[in-house]
Amino acid sequence: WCLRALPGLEDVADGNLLKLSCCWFPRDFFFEAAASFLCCFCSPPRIKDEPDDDGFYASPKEDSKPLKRPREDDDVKACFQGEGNTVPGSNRFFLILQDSKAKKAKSKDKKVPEADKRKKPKKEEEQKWKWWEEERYPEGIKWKFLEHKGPVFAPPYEPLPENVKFYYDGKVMKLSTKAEEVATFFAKMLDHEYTTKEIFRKNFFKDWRKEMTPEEKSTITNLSKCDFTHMSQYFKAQTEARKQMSKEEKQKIKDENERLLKEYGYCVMDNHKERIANFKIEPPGLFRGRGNHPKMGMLKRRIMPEDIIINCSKDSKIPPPPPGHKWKEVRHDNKVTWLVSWTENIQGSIKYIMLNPSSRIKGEKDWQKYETARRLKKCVDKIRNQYREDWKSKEMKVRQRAVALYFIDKLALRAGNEKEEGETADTVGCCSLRVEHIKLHPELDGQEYVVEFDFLGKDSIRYYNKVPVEKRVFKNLQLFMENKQPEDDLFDRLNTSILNKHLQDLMEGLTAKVFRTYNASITLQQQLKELTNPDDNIPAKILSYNRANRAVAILCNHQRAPPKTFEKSMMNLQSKIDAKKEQLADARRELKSAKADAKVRRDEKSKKSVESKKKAVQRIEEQLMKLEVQATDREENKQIALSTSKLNYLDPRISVAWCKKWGIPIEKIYNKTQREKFAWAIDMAEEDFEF
DNA sequence: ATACCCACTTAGTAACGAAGGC
DNA sequence: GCCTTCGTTACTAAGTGGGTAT
Repeated sequence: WCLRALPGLEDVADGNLLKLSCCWFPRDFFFEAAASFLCCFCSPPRIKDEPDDDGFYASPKEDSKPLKRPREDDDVKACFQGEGNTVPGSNRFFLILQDSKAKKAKSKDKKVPEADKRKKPKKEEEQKWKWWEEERYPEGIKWKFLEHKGPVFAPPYEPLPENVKFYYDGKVMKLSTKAEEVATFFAKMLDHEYTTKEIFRKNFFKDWRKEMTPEEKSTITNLSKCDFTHMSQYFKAQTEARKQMSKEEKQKIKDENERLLKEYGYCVMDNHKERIANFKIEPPGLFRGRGNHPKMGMLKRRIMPEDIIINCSKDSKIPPPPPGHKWKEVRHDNKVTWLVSWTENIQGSIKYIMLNPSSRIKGEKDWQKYETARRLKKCVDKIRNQYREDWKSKEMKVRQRAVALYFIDKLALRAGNEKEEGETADTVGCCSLRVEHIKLHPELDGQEYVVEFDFLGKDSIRYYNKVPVEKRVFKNLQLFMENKQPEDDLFDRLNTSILNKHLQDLMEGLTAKVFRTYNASITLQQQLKELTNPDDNIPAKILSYNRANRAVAILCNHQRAPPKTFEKSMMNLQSKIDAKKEQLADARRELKSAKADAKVRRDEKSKKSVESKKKAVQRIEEQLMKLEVQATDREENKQIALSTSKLNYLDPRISVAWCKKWGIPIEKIYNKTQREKFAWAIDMAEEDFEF
């Protein structure tokens, strides 16, 4: 697959090809460059596991080459300067070749000591591919080569054992396989509150009946007469049994999952092995949706190979459909990033299999997103002045646009696309706000011109906020609400498309959501500056970081349900703190007596004892502080989710720079997954990075 | 102008599993 | 060694926004 991925190599004569595992490589190419690009693969098992009998792998000459290809070479670097720098016609491969040739010339005679190259962790570190140091593709082209194994389908339905019964109207009833499968979906949810909801039950029953045989259909006419409890108990027992499994059995399952991941969890995109985010097809089940969803309880049907569109390179090994099946379509569209797609039956929307956030294709986009936000920083003052002017416009449309933009900017509201009624839960964003969602208070709690927002946003998360606004905004809102019903649109002359078209005129690439990114990132940067106390120790600094992060999460209204065990775990922590306090008091007492003792005795031994007691006190003090910090952090975090903003809104370079500046290990801020996603930022941001 | 389709990002929660306490 | 706790990962719903057809 590597060779096929390399444009411009078709003319290589057979005699110059080398076979590696199942692939052919041009001999020169391999020796000169293969090592340097293959080492970019996360795990090159074929190379390691199946050394070819050509003996190249063991060749001391090749072995002594540095695995990492140098990045500093000018010829390479020159091609990678700046954002959006694309060099049509050139390609990554040739850069790799050039690069490694240049390196070879320089280091031809240098032998790397045997011990060095076997250092495992270092090697793995070096294997990471730095895509951010390479040129970008021209706009629109997402890849040149793509090969993958296709999706993993949900396991087929396994009928219940004979002794697990379903009862209708008090009588045992044997269900057909299809009807039984859908019944099990319901049975598994029995403990959830929503199985009691009218809409859920109605939708479920309607869809379930579609799966029944005519006989079942005529018998089962009332959901309330259905008794799933036995089935439910059976599943609970199964869960319990799974928990009780022996180590070996659990290991077996783990191994199988790993095998699946290894085989289907990766693809090859342009010379690099990349992790796939979701290679498993969503299994059938009952749709829940969030909030008050009109379609809750509907049957999410099983996806078959015949539903699946495969996207890959023409010249790649096309994944075969499961035996006896066909794909819906195989296409070769390199203007999109997805590998597999299908249409889902609840909303009729398309679902995709795409790459992991650590992949080049996602990372580049992410990076670009923050660069756009940074461009906004440069012109945000101008834009703000502009919309303030527009509040006075004689055109209604312009005024509405300006007020909406003010909300988006000031409150970090989402754009608010219209949605089809009856298809989704009733939620709104800025442009789709209705009169009923705001209240105007000329005066409230000693403040003038307060707007009270109360509406359900994305995921039916409530947005509640009382905001003092400028008089002009207030007067405009009064105007917009005149002669309207509560259910009428607040901004009746505005939608996201109009707004975004306007934004596009103000700055290239500007859309409503850029404001969220910009305001989130700038808030983090400013809060970090404000909150970080240079004299604090590391845990205290991290608390400051979390507080800065929290300010952003609050701005973006990222909420979470308080963890079920919150109160309990808080109490546990408090008792730990109390215990630590006592311990500290004890240690202090001991120190005091040791001091007194030393004063009397004046010998080395007692002096030493004082020292060690002092240290002990210090240690305990530190531990106590750590616990207290933890408690504060947790309390303040009760209903706020930090992860969303961290993952999607905060330019990672701000955090990386902050870590570097204060000597905080990056691991304290980003876990492993996050470090993988933000590898580009961790690598490139210096202490002095300014958003 | 509007509806609709498509691709891609953003979102919260459930399930899982490692670490730490008893 | 078992149990609890808590962070991580998997999952998939629900947004945004661009493009195109009507």
